[in-house]
Amino acid sequence: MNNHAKKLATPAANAAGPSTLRHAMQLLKITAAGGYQGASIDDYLDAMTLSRPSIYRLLKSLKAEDYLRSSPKRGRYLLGYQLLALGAQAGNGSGLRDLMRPRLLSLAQRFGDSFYLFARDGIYAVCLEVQNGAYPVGSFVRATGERVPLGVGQASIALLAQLPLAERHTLLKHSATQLEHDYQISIEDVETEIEFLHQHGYARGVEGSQLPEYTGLALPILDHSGHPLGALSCAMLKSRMTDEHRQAVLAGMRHHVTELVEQAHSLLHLE
Amino acid sequence: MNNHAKKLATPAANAAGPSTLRHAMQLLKITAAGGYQGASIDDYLDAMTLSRPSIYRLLKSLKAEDYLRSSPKRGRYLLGYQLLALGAQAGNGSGLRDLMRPRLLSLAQRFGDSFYLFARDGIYAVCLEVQNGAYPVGSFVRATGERVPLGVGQASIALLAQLPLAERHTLLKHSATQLEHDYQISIEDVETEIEFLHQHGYARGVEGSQLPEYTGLALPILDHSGHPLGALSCAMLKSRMTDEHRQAVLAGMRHHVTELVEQAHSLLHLE
DNA sequence: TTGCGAGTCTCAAAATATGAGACGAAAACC
DNA sequence: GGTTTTCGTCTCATATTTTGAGACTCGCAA
Repeated sequence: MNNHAKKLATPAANAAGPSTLRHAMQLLKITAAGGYQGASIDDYLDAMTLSRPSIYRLLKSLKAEDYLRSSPKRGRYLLGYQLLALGAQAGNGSGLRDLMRPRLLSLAQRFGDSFYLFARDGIYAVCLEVQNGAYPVGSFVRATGERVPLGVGQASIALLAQLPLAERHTLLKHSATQLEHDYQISIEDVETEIEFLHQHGYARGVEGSQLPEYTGLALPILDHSGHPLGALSCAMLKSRMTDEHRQAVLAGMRHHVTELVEQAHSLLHLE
Repeated sequence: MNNHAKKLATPAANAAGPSTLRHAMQLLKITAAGGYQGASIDDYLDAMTLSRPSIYRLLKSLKAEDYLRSSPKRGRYLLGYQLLALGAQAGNGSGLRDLMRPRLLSLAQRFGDSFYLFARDGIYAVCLEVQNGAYPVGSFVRATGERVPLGVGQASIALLAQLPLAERHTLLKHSATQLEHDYQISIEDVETEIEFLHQHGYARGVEGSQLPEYTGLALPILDHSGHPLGALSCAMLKSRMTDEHRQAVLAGMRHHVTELVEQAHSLLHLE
């Protein structure tokens, strides 16, 4: 009630959080949006309503902390390597990535397909680790750190299937238009695949018009108490997916997931 | 002169940059230091001189931006996946990583050894990408985003060798004690290896007492105008490093570096 | 139930970022 | 080599902002 009056008193205090922080993060986002070209002062000035001196001040601070760095091109800024270091840590929540990395390598070497570790990140599935195999493959994500909306790809199915029903429905309804529009995926198909997973224990590559030549498999990863940790996923050319190959790959994936969960369990008991 | 007086007037204004930003980044660092366990309020309170409400305010903001997230453990905080996404971008400065990733995979598959892409980051060498091969290997870095002081490992040699003499000496003198103490590496040996690279065109694994069973090779990556972009490095068991194998691996690495540079060159011309 | 720790709220005080425009420096250009 | 454009910094007054102390609520656990 009274805070309503307060919000009106301060023009730019609608969103939560210290403005300096938000500005700094906006700088990072704009820089990231520039890809490997980075961003220029004008990019920043256009995208936000800060004065030039203020932007330079923030840029200097971010550079001092190695969150940004100057591009070889004069007047352009790139993301700094501190983000890379923190990002590497961030991908290892609960130690999952470290435990999974050698397993992905082993799977990729043995089968020649590409394997992925995913985790849920809000309404997204985030790729924590990739290991490509000898056979070429197309996928929605190619590298660590990329995100796709939950619902896209077989790993998403495995993650969604672990959510409480209500949450899942809310989430899917919320993403429906994006899924349809950007990926030509209908939430009915997603629900169908989730059903398939509940019956057969694994998720299949969905038939989207986006990557028609490829397909895949995915398994959810649950800890001992049933909490979802992530998903192990695999992508391959459709022509490689014989029944025999599917059974072999699934067995390999199941094996590694089982071992992983035991490993994680014993690790937690050490602490 | 007069700013001296100003600094004295404001107690905590010695360092550069908005304090809110520094505090937020300190939070991220402390969280990162907690590894996959993350950090608790007390960790933050102990490590910095902010009041509890202030810390909570910052935590909330960072969580809202997905730079932090709550751990499954109540009261603990982990790094958020936004950092992972930004980190993935950060590692792709100049597009180098995207260009190199498939090449690392190809090398690792062909030779079975482990291959690395490094870049310089101030006084550190930062690992932009790893591709492990079929043969097990030990290395100073195991994952993307990890950093070692310049001087450690063969990739460092390749990076150092591209620096102007004066800068190199300043830098090495500055890191000397750390290199000696943490890695048992003398800067004389480093200089010797740099000399070797200048004569033979590649860097060898240094004989440190840290990883006595492993050795490696590294090549600098220079663009068309001679500016250093990074280093391609390789690690393997000493027993695998026959003369023949070394020649083969070096040839493969040289091949990929040459192709990469041409690729990068033509890419830049498109823009 | 009780207890403890996590997280939030209020307020006034004060520190801190902000903008406008001038200034300095260093490429890039001719 | 001289000139111009662009990048980056500085100053200062203003006022928006964060800050700290402590009381308060909520939720988990014994």
